[in-house]
Amino acid sequence: MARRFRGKSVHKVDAKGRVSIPASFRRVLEEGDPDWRSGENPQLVIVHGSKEGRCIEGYSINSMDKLDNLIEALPHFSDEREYFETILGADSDYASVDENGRMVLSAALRKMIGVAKDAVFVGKGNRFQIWEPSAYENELRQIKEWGAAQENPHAKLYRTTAEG
Amino acid sequence: MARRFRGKSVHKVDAKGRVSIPASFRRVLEEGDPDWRSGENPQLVIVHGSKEGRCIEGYSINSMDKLDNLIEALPHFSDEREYFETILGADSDYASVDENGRMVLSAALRKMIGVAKDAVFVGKGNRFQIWEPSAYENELRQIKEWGAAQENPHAKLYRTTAEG
DNA sequence: TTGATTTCCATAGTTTCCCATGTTACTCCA
DNA sequence: TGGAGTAACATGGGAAACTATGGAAATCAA
Repeated sequence: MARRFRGKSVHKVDAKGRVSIPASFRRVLEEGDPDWRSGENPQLVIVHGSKEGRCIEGYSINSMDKLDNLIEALPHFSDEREYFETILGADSDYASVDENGRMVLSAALRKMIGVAKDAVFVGKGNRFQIWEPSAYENELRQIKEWGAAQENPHAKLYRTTAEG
Repeated sequence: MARRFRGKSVHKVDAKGRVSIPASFRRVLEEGDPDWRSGENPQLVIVHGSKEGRCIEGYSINSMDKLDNLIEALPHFSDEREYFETILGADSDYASVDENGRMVLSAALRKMIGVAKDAVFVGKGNRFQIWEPSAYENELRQIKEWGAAQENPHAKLYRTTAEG
């Protein structure tokens, strides 16, 4: 059973851009890296093109592999495929967890998402996101407003549950 | 047929936030954790976004996995998916049952639901809830008032049963 | 060389693990 | 059937392990 990214926490970003990855996220990254061995440090993939560049997303190796396969199933040269290849291919990089459970956010990335002293890590199931705290508050408000505007946001999920 | 969370009981919360999980709930969690082996301790998922943050909900791994799979079947990057990923991803966490049948409620969680010395565990079928005792009394009263206001609160249940 | 990046060391604060104890529930048999 | 014996439960406390974070030393790149 694949463990997922869950929960939310705030971490300090130091002058070099180092920031602790939540311990529970590290467990997911370890489990999702086929090359990882106990005692070593897992790799991950970071994506900076989604959400209009307002946050950074982190995927485990396996989780990103699944997405890559989905993309490769799309028609060659389709707009849709081109889009995803850009977001998840061009606008991404490998990163690794260091000895102390941290990763480094380059100056460029920090500038892009507006991070200075603190960063919020948010679990999203198959991936996690890194936000500047107040930007995330904003994002959260919008997401909840979307939910409130729906006639019954849970209906679709429940309906499917009852059927399944 | 999967065993369900049933019943209600009050337990002490100590200074570290540790609280005993009702024994019967543990049986459900064990049965619902695919990685659980006899003699070991099951994992569970706790959700703290529902009921406007007035209580915490606990799900077995399998039970939450069903919900997660529904979410992952939604289109990537859709508003709908983003919404559910927030409710059930960002506002949740893994927890585990310890050697003595307890789980830990972090200081933040305790503060959110107002728990100090005692917590009530309430079975809700596919999940359970944790409340501050007097807050639960309040909730219970409101639920019963709703029932009393209905013309015939049981009608729908009977109708569905007859149909199914 | 010099600024940037990576590795190593240090530490305070949590969190987890292990042991202890009183209590309740259950079993079994004389 | 009425305990005695045993297992399971609820709860507490201390020790060990882990987390998050900062700084210094070493390495790298151009």
